[in-house]
Amino acid sequence: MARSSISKEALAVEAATEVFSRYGHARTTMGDVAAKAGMSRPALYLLFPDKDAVFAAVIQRMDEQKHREIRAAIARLDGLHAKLLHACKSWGSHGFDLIEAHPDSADLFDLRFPAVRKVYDNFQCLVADLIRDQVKAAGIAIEPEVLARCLVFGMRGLRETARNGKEMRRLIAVQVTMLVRSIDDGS
Amino acid sequence: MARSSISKEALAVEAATEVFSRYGHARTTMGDVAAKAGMSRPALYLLFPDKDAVFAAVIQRMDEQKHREIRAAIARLDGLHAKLLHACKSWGSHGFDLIEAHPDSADLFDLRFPAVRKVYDNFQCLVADLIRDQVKAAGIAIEPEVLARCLVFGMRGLRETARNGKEMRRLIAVQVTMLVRSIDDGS
DNA sequence: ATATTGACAAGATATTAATAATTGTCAATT
DNA sequence: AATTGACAATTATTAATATCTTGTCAATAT
Repeated sequence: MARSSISKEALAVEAATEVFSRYGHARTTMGDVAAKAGMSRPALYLLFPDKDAVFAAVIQRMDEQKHREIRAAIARLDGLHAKLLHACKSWGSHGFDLIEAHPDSADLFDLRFPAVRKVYDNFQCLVADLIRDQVKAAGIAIEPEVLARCLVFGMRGLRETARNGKEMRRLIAVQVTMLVRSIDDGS
Repeated sequence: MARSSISKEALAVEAATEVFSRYGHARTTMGDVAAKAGMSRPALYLLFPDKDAVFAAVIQRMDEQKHREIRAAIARLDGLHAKLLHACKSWGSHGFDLIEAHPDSADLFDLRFPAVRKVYDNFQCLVADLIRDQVKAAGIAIEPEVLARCLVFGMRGLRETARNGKEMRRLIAVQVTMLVRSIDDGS
C-alpha cells in the first residue's frame, strides 16, 4: 500500500519533471503530466492536491538531486575555493543550460514561486555553511549568510550579461574568487 | 538659430524625462512628450527622428548627470573602498528608488533597449577605471573590465533579493567590500 | 471496500473582429 | 522658414465568443 503509493508518486514526479522542464509552469497542464505518467488526471489529483504541489515536488526533487550531486563532488575536493567554485558553477550553470535548451523552462527559476525561492534559500545555506568557518576565523564582521546571499543573487545577475554557458561559468568563477579572496585572511 | 534649436531640444528632453520616468517607455506617447514640452507632435519629430531617439536622449542625459554627480562626490573621497562604495550605492540605488516610486519606470532599466545597455557599459567603465591601478599593482590575473562586469551585474541581481533601498545599499556594500578586499593585496 | 475515472461547474485563457490610438510623414498653412 | 493638420500604416485595446484547464465528486469498475 504505502509502497505502491510512494512509487506512483515518484512516477508522477518523474513524468512531471520531464514536461515541466520542457514547457515550463504556464504551458504544461495537469493533463500533460497525467498522460506522461500513464494515469488519468483525477488519479493525479489523488496524489497531489493541486498543480502547484506537483510543481513544487518537481522543483524540490531537482534541487535535492543537485545538492546531492554537489555535496558528493565537493567532498572529493580540497580547499574552500575549489569547493565553492565547483558548487557555484554546477548550480549556476544548471539553470542557464536548461533555459537555453527550453526557453519556456524559465518558469522553473521564477522567484515568485515559493518553491523556487526555497531553491535559492537552500543554495544560500550551502554556501554559508561552506564559508562559515573561514569567515569566523578571519574575524570578518559580515555574517556568512549575507555574504552567501550576495554571491547567490550576484550569480543571478550574471545571467543577464553572459551570452553562453561558458561565459557564465567564467563570470561565476570571478565572483567566487572575489568572495574567497576577500575572506582569505592574507593567509 | 543653433542656440534656439539646442534650447528647444533640451526642453523636449527635460519634458520627456519627466513623463518617461513616471510612465515608462511603453505607456508614454510622443503626444504626451510634446504636450509636456509645449509643442506639437510634428515639432517633436523635427527634433528627433523617432520615439526611441527621444528615449535614448532621456536615458543618456540621466546617465551623464548621474556620472557627473558620482565623479564629483568621489573626487572628495579617499581610498578605493570609499570611492567605489559611494559610486555603487549611488548608481545602484538610483534605479531601485525610481522603480519603487513609479513601477512603470522599470522600462528605463530594460537591457533590451540599446540605450539602457549603454548605461551599464558606462558604469562598468567607471568601475574598471577606479580599480585598474590597484588590480595591476596587486598582479591579479583577471582583467579590471571583467571584475567590473561582475560587480555591476552582481548588483543587478541583488535587486531581486532586496526588499527596500536600505537593504539594497547594505548588500551593495557587501559586494563592493568583497571586490575591494579581493584586490587589496594584503596591504 | 477500494481504486479509478467520466463528467461537470467555475474560472482562466485563447480567438476573433471591430474599434481606437499611436507612429511617422508630408503637403498645406502660418 | 517654422509649424501643424491631416493622413496611411501600424499597433494596441476592447468586447464578445469560444476553448481549455482546473479541481471535484458521484458513478463505475475491480
